[in-house]
Amino acid sequence: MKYISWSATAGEPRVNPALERVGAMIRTISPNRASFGRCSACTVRSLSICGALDQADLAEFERIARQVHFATNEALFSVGQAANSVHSLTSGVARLYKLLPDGRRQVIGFALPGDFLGTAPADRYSFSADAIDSVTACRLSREAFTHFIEHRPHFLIRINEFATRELTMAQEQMLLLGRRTAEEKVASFLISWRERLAQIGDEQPTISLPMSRQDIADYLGLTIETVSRTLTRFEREKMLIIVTGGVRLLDPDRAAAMAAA
Amino acid sequence: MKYISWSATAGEPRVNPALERVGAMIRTISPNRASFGRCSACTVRSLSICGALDQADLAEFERIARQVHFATNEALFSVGQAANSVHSLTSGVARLYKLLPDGRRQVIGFALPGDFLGTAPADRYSFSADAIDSVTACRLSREAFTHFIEHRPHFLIRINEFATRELTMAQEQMLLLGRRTAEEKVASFLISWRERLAQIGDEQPTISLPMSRQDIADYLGLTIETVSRTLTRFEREKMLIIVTGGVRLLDPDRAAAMAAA
DNA sequence: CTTGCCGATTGATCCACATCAAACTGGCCG
DNA sequence: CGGCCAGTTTGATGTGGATCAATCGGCAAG
Repeated sequence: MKYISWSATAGEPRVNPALERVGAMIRTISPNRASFGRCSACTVRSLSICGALDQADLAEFERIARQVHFATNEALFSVGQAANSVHSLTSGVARLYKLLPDGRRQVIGFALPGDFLGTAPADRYSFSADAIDSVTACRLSREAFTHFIEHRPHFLIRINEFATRELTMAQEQMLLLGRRTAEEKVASFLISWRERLAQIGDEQPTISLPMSRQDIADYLGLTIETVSRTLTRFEREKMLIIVTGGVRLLDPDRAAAMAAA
Repeated sequence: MKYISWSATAGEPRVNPALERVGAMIRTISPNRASFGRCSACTVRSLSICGALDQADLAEFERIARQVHFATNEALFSVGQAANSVHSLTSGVARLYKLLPDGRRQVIGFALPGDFLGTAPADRYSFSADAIDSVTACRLSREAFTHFIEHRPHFLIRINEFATRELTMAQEQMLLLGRRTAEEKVASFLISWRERLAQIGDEQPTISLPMSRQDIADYLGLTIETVSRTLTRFEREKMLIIVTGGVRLLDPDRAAAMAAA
């Protein structure tokens, strides 16, 4: 059983992971906007790693950070590249994923505004990240970042909290991937996605789902057909309504019960 | 499809996760051994978080650490307990796992000497850990630990490296759980387990497997029967020989190829 | 040496989800 | 406004690994 999902998708480059994707870097739009007060005005600062910085630190952070933009499906970075940068998302949604040599894909997470992408151990990225919709991020060279944190214990503790939160989410996802049924997987995904959206202040009656069905399937270890069928069944059973770009939960309690069990 | 594996196993207490397992604490053997030079003589110090400590720091660490022992199947801590302690393993192997309400179990990792168990976000443990064989660990109160790290950036960086390594391993495991076949799962497990044993200096022709088939199954998102059948098939195909307490790899290249693909 | 016990193995059958294969839908461009 | 196209839904069928059910084997106690 091999659920190859990504290799067949049109437009996705089958790059050699060891190869630098310089093209993506060059295409990156980097406006020379006035940097004064950029971080002070940052809408996600309190959510992000920067929430631990005071005014002085923030000014220094601002000096070493650069704002970068990514269009839909553009890569922030790819597995195997030299891990020269760290990123802090400020808008949009990114998918983080790993591939097997034959093209099978596992989405290991979705990054939202405030999320930090820099917890990599080695000198090479161990996963790829690309923009699901239009994405903006603060990019720092790893070198500058490492130097920045070295004598700021409070910031280091903050980074550590973020890593810990990531790890806990990964452990929860292992439980989901290894032991939950398709129905439970989809329900869990909806509930936890809604929860994450709420945490960044996006609390709406309809849960917005900017990622494709294929992305969801690859996140849950399912096929696109199973995700689609499960959502359709949920709709038939009046648990939710499928709308363009998301779902509206009619019976959140039932969904939560499915997600828990 | 519900692969309940643990609830039926004899002897495993179906404790309320929210309930403190005071009994386990009391049963813990805590000899009043002379503490002089304990850390200096620690055989896994360079592998552990303590590898970042100089003599002075080590003396202070020793003051706040306490050595604890656990018998086979004894709990180091359980999900839902107040997360009052952190642990650094010094000998033995522990299984880390999460349960669903109906008893389905996911082993999220195996901890080896040198591994640090303290990367928890909240005030409660988000997973359980218990001894597979006889386990020894250094236990610190979370309070003392937090205070200890606060003004030691080098140590904090070390902790962060450990968390990052854990996270990377978790991401690799998500790929395995979501997208690999049973055969690939078992081969990957053998290869990566061998690698980890080698890293702690246990390099032997036979890979020692102190955990049960059930533990392996719950780690790989399979049933015990599938693990057993797959290993038997590997043996029939002369890739390995099953011996008591482990396996001997006859064709490591073939196993590695299976693990990679 | 015999018995009991517990984990591991082996065999037969089943089923949840994958795979294969159309149709459908909604946004976009000419 | 119509026709394309990428993503999604729906239907029919296949199968990898789960489930159910013995049996085996190593070891510890008697």
